[in-house]
Amino acid sequence: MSAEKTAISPTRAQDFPEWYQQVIKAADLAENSETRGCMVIKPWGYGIWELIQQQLDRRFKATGHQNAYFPLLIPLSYLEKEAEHAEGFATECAVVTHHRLEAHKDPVTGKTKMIPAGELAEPYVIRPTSETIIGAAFARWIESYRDLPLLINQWANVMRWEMRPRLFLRTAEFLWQEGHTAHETREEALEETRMIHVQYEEFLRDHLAIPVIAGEKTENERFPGADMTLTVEAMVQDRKAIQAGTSHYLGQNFSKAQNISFAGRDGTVQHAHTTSWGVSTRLIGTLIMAHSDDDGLILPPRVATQQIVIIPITPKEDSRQAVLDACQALASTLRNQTYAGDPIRVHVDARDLGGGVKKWEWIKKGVPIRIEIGPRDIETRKVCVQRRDQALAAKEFCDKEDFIQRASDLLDEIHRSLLDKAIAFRDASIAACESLDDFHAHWSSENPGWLYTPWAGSPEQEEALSKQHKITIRCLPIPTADLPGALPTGPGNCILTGAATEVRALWGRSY
RNA sequence: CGGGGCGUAGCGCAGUCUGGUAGCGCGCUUCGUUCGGGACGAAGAGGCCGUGGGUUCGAAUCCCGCCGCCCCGACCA
Repeated sequence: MSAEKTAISPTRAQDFPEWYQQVIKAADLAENSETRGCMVIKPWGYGIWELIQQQLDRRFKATGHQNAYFPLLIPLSYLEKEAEHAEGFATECAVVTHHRLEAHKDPVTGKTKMIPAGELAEPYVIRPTSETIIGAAFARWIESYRDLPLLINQWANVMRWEMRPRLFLRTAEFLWQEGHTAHETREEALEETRMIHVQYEEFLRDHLAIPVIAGEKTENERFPGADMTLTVEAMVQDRKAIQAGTSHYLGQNFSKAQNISFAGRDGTVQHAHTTSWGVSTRLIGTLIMAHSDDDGLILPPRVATQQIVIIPITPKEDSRQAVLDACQALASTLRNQTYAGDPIRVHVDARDLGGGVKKWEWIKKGVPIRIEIGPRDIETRKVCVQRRDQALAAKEFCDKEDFIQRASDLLDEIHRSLLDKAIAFRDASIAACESLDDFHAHWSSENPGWLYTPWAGSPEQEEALSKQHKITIRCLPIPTADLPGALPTGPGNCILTGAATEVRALWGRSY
């Protein structure tokens, strides 16, 4: 066995972007489709999304939200109502201009061509996000303060005509949830925005094993039309940042533009305060880049399509059926156990293939626990346990009954080990600096990580520095942000202007 | 939208300069030997060489148009 051989080539160190593509391919998560910029999400990848959906959805319901569904196509005029919002999305909107096709037969070649016909008087935009069309519904639905708060979420696809698509991280069409809420007061809406922000932070940490820095976006980086944008920023293994989830306080910008108004407690007509918030299939890209290694995907247990895969080892024909039966029996027993509130997901790989082939396939697919059972194990009442988060050669033969008892704890242990590893990596990759010279010097290295600095510059000054080093302010961490302990806190002097400031900014390169 | 590269079997590629009508590796199918492990042997299936036109006795190969994809940049709530 050659120690250097990795299942994925190139390795992370050799070519990180290509490694990422290869991990997706090897794990059979998704592929590029015939449609430009769009992906086909394959069962192993879609299973992850379904789990993310289920688990987030429970959190949304538990915090009082209801699901609904709004149209894919938005009348163009809706997008013209809020100027800043419209401009923010203008360059990436797909537009539907016709509603019929007519078949034309080429007299020479005999081939049939379908020609768009029936031009629409008013074009539709394929939703890049649904603030406008949901806002229009809210305007109809809300009459009195008694109708508030209105707490709606939709699971949907959206389309943004991106210049450079990348599987999961940035595709033209992607799946997401978008929450839209309307409130009586600014304070309530801000509270909602912050509450969801915390939900996202917890979800990333407790379900995806990804530590995030929670913070606020600067004016430059805000959602078009928002008064405040909160973000959770994740670091992946090339030390770049990924904006993993955002929640926006939209003030009265949309309610005034779309007339979402209500009769207040004092009898006056008032405009609602609205919010919107979302996470997308980008979370899958984030978790791939955060956890996987040179042998492929590593799935955090809670969102693993299968959590335990049992591989029957059948060296002799006469014991073959006994081994298969034992595997199925163990699977049934394990499925009656729960982990994190859900039945454990167990798969028996009974395909007629070599054991090694199967083993490598599940390694590349990132299954948290692999179990092997052979004739010898049946006699000794043991199972061979292998963990995806540990070295490939690491095996533990445990008593079968013990394993059944411990399975849930073991999954939890794997979650924690992934989280701890990600925290250690992130914390080691965030530096602090107080001077402009140090700031400039920081960005010369290949994978510079993030930089935490006192900041009091203007939006123009922020943009200039960002352009110079191809970085952005990822966020201004909020007081409760889970920052590495070693970082300085409290007042400092802005690295650019020298002005005394309480504000500290987190800078980094991003996806 | 600028700059570069590429479209040949499911995947990865050679063949293109120097036209003579398609090959390699992996994968797939069957059989056999193996197998607590990504094994090996034999046989086999699979391609109008992106597309439309042109040159030629003859085009994957030369010429022109079109389409698509990838990388770098610009852009990216």
